[in-house]
Amino acid sequence: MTYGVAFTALADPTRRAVFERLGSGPKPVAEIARGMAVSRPAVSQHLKVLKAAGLVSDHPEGTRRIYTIDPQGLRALRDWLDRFWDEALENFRVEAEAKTEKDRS
Amino acid sequence: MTYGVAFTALADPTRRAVFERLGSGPKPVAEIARGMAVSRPAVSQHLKVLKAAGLVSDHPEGTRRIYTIDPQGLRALRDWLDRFWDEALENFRVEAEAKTEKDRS
DNA sequence: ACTTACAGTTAGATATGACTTACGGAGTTG
DNA sequence: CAACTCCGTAAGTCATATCTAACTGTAAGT
Repeated sequence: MTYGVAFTALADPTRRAVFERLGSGPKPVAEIARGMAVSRPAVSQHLKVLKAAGLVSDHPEGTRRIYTIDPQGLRALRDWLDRFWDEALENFRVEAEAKTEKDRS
Repeated sequence: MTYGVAFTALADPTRRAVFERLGSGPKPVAEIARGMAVSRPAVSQHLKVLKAAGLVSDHPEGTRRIYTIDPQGLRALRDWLDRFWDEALENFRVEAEAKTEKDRS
């Protein structure tokens, strides 16, 4: 059930952009917001959502807060995904077979 | 970039419920909507979004349309996820190391 | 042909969510 | 302690998405 917040969090393009910026390593808020289309407070709000989803974690460092990608949220997504992956392939295979069978008749 | 629509599609709880109902195999719309909190037209709208995201595919069967999970959309999500997975673990490891290092001092 | 079953579409109301501006708090430096 | 930096929060506005209700279209049965 916890994968729900993760999907919701990563649905917004701006929020995905925030998350993806952490792909190159931990960063303070100001550096994340640098050059983005939205204001810094907006980035803070997005980080709050990402944190609630377990996608990022933070720790203070002087007057700044350093944000890092958290495996926890990604793990939830990955587990959910795996539940459907094999099944999706199986469905696809059966579908394709039924189609070629039909073409033959 | 195509993983964006997939995330957006799976963000809505109702839409995820629709998608997950296809986990037990292909189904017509009426059967998907059976016992759900929303109306059948709502389910149709959700299926439309899921189809646009490449998460489901459909084919007519008499007066009914059978929907099936499509691996395509899941593939996009999986690829995106893998780009961050290893990195997240590495960041987490470094973070944990820095923490224990700090505790020792 | 008429009726019934099943599903997609449209229009409109409502709700949810993202953004900016302004402010407050916590830490650091002089 | 005063000024400065960095960041989170609150209030308010605006846009977008979801829902229901009514309608249309299509296929099958009588």
